[in-house]
Amino acid sequence: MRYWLMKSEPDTFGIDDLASQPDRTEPWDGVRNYQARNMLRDEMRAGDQVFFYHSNCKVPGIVGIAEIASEPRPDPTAFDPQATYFDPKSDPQSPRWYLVEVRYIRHLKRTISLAELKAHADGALQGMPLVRKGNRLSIMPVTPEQWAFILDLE
DNA sequence: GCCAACGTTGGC
DNA sequence: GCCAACGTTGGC
Repeated sequence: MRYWLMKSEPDTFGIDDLASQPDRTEPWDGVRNYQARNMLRDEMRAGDQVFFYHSNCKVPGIVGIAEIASEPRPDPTAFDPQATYFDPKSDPQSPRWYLVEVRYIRHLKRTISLAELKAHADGALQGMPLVRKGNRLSIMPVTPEQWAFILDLE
């Protein structure tokens, strides 16, 4: 079982939105970055644990915990000309983009802000892409040690 | 709203 | 294959 961090903009789809879905589960479509795609497609498996991160908002940070609720499968929005994330170059015979389903588990008792996490950038969270300058990965791996450390901050 | 950092595209 | 131009991300 692996650990991940996944970003979402609360104005678009925040953790409260996830918690209010049927079965508290949502297909994580729209990933259009190859690095994120590769991790999602090749390494994510049902049962993996996820830090749910709010980006592009007043207090960016980790706000909750979710889990991967399906195996990876082709992202159908890439084939839909009406969809925001339509990609004419994604061929259904050889899909370019994938998704997994994500299920809400719980909110953290408090938001663990990016600022707080960055305070450990040279310590326990050294090497974590999130705390590195200019990071834009929307999906990133979290080591078991980092996972435990961050949960201890809660 | 600004802008640094980064990924992608396309001309050559 | 290089790299300038462009678009996007996302913190501040």
